[in-house]
Amino acid sequence: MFSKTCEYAIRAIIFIAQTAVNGKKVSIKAIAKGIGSPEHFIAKILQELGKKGLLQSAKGPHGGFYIDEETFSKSIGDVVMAIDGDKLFVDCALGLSFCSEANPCPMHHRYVSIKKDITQMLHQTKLLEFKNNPDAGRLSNILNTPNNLCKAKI
Amino acid sequence: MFSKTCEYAIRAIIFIAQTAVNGKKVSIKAIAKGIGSPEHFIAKILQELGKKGLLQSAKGPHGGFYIDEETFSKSIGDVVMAIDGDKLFVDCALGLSFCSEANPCPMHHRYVSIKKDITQMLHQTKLLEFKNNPDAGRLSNILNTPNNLCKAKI
DNA sequence: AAAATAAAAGACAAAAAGGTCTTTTATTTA
DNA sequence: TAAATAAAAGACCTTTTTGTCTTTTATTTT
Repeated sequence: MFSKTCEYAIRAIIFIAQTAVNGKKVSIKAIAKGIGSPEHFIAKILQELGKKGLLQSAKGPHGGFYIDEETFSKSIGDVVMAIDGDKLFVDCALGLSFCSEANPCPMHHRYVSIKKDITQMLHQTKLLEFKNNPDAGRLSNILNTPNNLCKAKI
Repeated sequence: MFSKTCEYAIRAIIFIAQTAVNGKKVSIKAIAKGIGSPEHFIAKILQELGKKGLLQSAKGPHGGFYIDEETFSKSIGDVVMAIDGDKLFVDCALGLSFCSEANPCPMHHRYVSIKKDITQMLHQTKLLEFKNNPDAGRLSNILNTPNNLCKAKI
């Protein structure tokens, strides 16, 4: 469905939305640990997301990544677009460039409705939902304790 | 959604279902042309599909690939399983190995219903449908003329 | 101003996916 | 039985994806 890079990107942005609250910022190290990703790899991905305006960052002590008020209106679909592009939303299931409603491939009609559902789901899911629901779902094998300190492994 | 290899596999098996009728067989060359794939690459894929029992083949003059009566009951989902494995049907959207109904990731509940729809669609689509409906949809830029000879490029 | 902190940038490496080419094996037809 | 045909097998190459490491830049705190 998504590339590995995109999976990490989505995990990271959800983690930041849930964690970097009340003016706090969250470091690459904390993100990598919090979502179970390679540290240097997620760093590069976060850089890209920053360039595309899907999150903000600050250097120096107490710096890190966060999401500003405006950016919370972005969706998971926007993250997917930024990393994997629009192929999930527009491409033919069989990879045929000419396939369209007017000139459909044998799978076209079956696939369009699924593609529509995926598109809707991803674009309806806004980052704000995760901020307002910080305990909805796990992102790694590291337990989130109530006071936001990551402590134990399962 | 699918790997390129899997896209070619699905295109090929649909092409064979539509083309290798009345005891006819269809050659690698004809398949590659008919679905717009690299000849040697699709050869390797067809070999794999043969081993997994998703099509039959015969060597020598007038040999080629075909689908026997029993195999027509297989589905596109079976082809996907044979090439890409079950990850599309069972994996977490965010690639989290521990994610489950009991221990869901933040996207889990949104994603399960889509995953169910994809699974259903792919497993409901049987190869027989394409045999009985040989003109439903295009597979390449090569026109299928009524008498089954591929002639012109668009 | 110096030291410490943390992201930005970019070079590099490993693994996987995608694709090509040649040789071998099996079958059929002349 | 020899020649022709076509798939099977496998070696090899290229590109993309994934991941690592080091250096640089910006910011803050002491």
